[in-house]
Amino acid sequence: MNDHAEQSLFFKALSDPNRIMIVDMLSCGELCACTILEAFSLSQPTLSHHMKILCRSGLVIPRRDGKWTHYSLNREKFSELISFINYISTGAGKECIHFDTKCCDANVLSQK
Amino acid sequence: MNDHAEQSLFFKALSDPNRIMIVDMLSCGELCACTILEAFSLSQPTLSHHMKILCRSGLVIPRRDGKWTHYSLNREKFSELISFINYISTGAGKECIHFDTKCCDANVLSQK
DNA sequence: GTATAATATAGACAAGTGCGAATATACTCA
DNA sequence: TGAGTATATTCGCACTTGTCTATATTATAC
Repeated sequence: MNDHAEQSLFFKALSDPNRIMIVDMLSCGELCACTILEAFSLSQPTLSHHMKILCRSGLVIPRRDGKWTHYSLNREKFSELISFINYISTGAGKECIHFDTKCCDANVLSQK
Repeated sequence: MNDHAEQSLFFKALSDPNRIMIVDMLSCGELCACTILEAFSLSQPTLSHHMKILCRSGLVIPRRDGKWTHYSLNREKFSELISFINYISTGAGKECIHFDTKCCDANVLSQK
């Protein structure tokens, strides 16, 4: 996969302030859905929806326990995410092909 | 600001595969819009739209130079982003208040 | 089994997003 | 000034997203 579709799921998952807060809560340890729900003024189905998106991205892992569902962070995925951000935001280890500069850069140079 | 609205802009900006690719390209250095455009099969207005979202988040900085616009990464913001992800995904330095566990955790414990 | 509790799914709706075509703006050069 | 070039904005469209209400599923307890 080269179009970063998988990684974009990480970012999509964290692109909502409520979901950021949920991750923040989970960083202290595993929590069950009802505990998370209490901290927000969201309906239960809406929270369930948010949890599904977080789980789909792989950043959060669900654990069924009787009639309860407990959620926890997938630390590995967060490491992956940070590595990925480092990769795309620094030239480190890249070929850094000189993109064709015919349109403008060449002109800029020729002006000097 | 406590609702992470600002940080969610970082994630929104990177939640599109095309924008991830653009950041990847910019990691090798400043590029002008026309050079980026050549690398994608997008219309010029659509690219302009993506660049606006990237700039709005603060991750990318535009620089006008005559009729050209050059874009570069804002390394500081990427550091901020990584720090933020570390913050929300680890308990480090947090109070880690024990959330009210009345609904389920208490039951789980009482079952043991 | 039936009632209750925790969570998930379905459906609807407003708001937001990605996209291109058309147009506008801003700059350069003759 | 006027033509040409680089980029931005506007607008319309299909699709996605965040939210709710209503309902279904799954597990527990009597």
